[in-house]
Amino acid sequence: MDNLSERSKHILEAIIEEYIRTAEPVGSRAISRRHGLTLSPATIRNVMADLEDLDFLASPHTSAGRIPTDKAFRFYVDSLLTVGTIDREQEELIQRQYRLYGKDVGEIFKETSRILSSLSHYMGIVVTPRFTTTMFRHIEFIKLGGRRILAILVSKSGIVQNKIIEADEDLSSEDMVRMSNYLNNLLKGLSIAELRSRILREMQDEKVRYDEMLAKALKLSEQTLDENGTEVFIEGRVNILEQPEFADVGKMREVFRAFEEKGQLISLLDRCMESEGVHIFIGAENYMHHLESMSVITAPYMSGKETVGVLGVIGPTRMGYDRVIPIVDYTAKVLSKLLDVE
Amino acid sequence: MDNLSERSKHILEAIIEEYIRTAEPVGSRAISRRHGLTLSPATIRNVMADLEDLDFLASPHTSAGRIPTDKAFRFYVDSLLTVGTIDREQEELIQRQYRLYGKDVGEIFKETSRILSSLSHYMGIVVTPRFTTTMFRHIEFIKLGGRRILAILVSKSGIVQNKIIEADEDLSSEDMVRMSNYLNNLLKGLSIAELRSRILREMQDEKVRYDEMLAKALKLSEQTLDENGTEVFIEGRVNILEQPEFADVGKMREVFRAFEEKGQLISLLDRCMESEGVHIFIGAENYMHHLESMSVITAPYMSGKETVGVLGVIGPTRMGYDRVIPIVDYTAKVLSKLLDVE
DNA sequence: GTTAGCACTCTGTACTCTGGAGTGCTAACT
DNA sequence: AGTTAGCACTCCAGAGTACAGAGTGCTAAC
Repeated sequence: MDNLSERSKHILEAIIEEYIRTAEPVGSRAISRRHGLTLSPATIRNVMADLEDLDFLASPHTSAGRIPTDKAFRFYVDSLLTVGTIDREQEELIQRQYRLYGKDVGEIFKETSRILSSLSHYMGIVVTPRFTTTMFRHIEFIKLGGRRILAILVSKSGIVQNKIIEADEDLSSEDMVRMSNYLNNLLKGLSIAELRSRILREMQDEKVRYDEMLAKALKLSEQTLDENGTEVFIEGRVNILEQPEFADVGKMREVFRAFEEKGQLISLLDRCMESEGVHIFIGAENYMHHLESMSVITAPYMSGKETVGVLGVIGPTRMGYDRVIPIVDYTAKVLSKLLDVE
Repeated sequence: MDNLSERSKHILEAIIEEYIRTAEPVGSRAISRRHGLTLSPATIRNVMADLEDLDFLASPHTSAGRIPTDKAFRFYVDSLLTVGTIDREQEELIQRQYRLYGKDVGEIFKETSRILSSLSHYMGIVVTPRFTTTMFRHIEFIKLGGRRILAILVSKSGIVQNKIIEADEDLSSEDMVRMSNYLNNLLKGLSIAELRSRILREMQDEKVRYDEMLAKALKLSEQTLDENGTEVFIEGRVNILEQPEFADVGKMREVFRAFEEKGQLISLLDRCMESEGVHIFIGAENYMHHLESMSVITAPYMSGKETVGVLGVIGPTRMGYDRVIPIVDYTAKVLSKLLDVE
């Protein structure tokens, strides 16, 4: 696969970079003129013909220039690209953006998504932690009207989830407070998943049968934990409208449709959680047929020592990988630090 | 203004309805044929010419049909339109959609926005309550690392807000619990705004100087309340892509841009909070120049007896007012009921 | 192995032409 | 006086044609 001559690689790189710049089929003359290579257009044409045979280039029609294929981008990212480090300037921008912020902790994810989009000029995407994997810090029950109870669950990193549950019987506010205390002492420092199995175990325990209060508390907390979806934040949709490849409304619609089905998106991003570092999906590699002409760059982020979620950037295949990769990488690190429990 | 003959009104109505259906300039023949009026195209042309003089109609060019102006839509909405009641079917759909939902209470607003968008086929919009006007139910401080404290504020209707604050000194978890209890007893049943002024008053009180704990608690809660933005949820952007008037990407972009500036949008919707019932802004009436070709239908919603926020639908001026108005109206009522503290 | 030259191909744009839809006006009709 | 039929006129959208520009592939020369 890698048996390209040095010169071919150079030319391929030049074509890809030109295409990234212009979003238009690249002709042999443009390459011969603009890039340092002192070769005539004719020579370059020969090389281009070879590259086309190898499926690195495609021509929309006989007399247009050539367009790099997904395969070419993949090769570019794997072998040709030298990823820079992030700008000092951008680094500060990110820091400032986060600092400015001091309100609802849940907002942190939306903010992250916004940061990614505004720095990359594409779309920013953040998948929030599955609550089950996060560490548990605090639980609280608050009586609303009738039998409705508001359960509030706080993770170690300060993320708050809440949920309305229905109790089987009428409980007083005081009961509620006592139950909260009970549970907090019992369950401190477990992950939500552990918490859950612990609760189920306790419920079967002999002692609990006689401790009515604890039994009720456990029952409520079981309800609270029973299902906790992840959320996906996507910001910067406007940026995509800017891209010439989506000048046509039909394609636009395709892309927007793709985001309606968050399930697919989540499962794509889930795959990145397993290993560290930046992942790149080019074109059809993302297995979402609505997103065939787009690339996704992702990185997992952690809370403490555990990977809890994924963030990234979605843009056209023709995106500025060298520029975006460090942004995604750095943002993931900053977010991880924010979620760390010192 | 209203000195149109009955016949003119009928014709204007017919033109508007035809235009809503087709999104295309309406010709005299179409009206003469399709609508019950037994008049020849020529007669209708005469009337149309009059209506054009009165600024109710405009023609894009000599030999196209006519398009209703904003003024015409305003007249239509005020004088011609008979608003139906909501479908039994849709009513159930809304109920079901809300019931299905039992997770994070904050999600209720996003869900509402989604309901509005999917029923109207335009965009749904919800402005969340300014927290200051809502009734307060519960406050809770939780110690994170170091001096960082997570403050959780629960409103009467079960909406949870949280915020990280920084304490001046190191406080133990036990202190935190005691402080929470203190405050909850002291402040039960006040609105956030009242709460705030109460706290400030207490802080100046002699007694408090000696009660160190209470002083600290008040200080923390003051920090917690100091600023609380509203959020805007917009769902169903894809629906707008379906509309023929936005087939052109340039216009599309305009609209999407408008939503980036949430400030403008909020101030528009704020104006609706003052009075009850459905408000309608047609075209330029919304004072957002990016949104000139769009109409906004809004209704305030309440929590208990107090108006706390606004929801609505944004669509092209040419939208199905008769269909959308009851949807907005009914949804506001259902949401109010959900937020009511029984 | 590289390059100049040339014939060939394809697209995008400009231009023209034509049929259709719609108007405005006038004159005839009720 | 209000309504209508008829007709000339206008404008647009779409089809067809011509043409310049960009690019290729091939061949022959360097």
